[in-house]
Amino acid sequence: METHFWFDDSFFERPSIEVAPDLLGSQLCFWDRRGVIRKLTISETEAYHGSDDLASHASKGRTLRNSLMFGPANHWYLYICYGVHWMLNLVTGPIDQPSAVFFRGTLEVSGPGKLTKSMGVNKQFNGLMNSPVSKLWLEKPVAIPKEIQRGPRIGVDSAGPIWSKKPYRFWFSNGPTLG
DNA sequence: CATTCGATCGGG
DNA sequence: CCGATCGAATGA
Repeated sequence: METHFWFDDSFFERPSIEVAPDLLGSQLCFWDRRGVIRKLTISETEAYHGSDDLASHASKGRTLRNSLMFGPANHWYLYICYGVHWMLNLVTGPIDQPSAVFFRGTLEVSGPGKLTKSMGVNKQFNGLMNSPVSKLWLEKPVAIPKEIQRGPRIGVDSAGPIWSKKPYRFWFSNGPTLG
């Protein structure tokens, strides 16, 4: 009988490049507007590696917005993009070594902006722990996906030729979920 | 302060 | 291809 539905903190204290593919197939859980628990199956993630990663908010050092990335792993990092869309990330790695996994899509909802909108997730979750107490949490996969694909991250051309092409996006073999 | 710029999306 | 839309970052 499997009783360990939740990940240990140590799972997220690893490099985001390891955590991002390992989260594929796991359940993104939240309470909807009516207080009903919903679970979405994560199908696409991206890894933002560290201060060296020019595509990461952390590459320019600590700021008000990105300070959570420098904190302990296993906390949500939310920020708004293009003035409209909330982007959902989970902090990974050790303290003072900023990295995160970005949630790009689930089997049910494709696209990072549509994902948070459908979940009703926004800034109010910024800095909260990945825990049922926060009403936003991850649970281990029911079935681990077999063929994981990887390729360049989306929308990071400004990171330059090296970092924009790093294969830090991961998805199921049944296809990437592009917005 | 003033200006620029997005880890996007939906509509032509 | 392009405009929406606004908080945060950057620079004067």
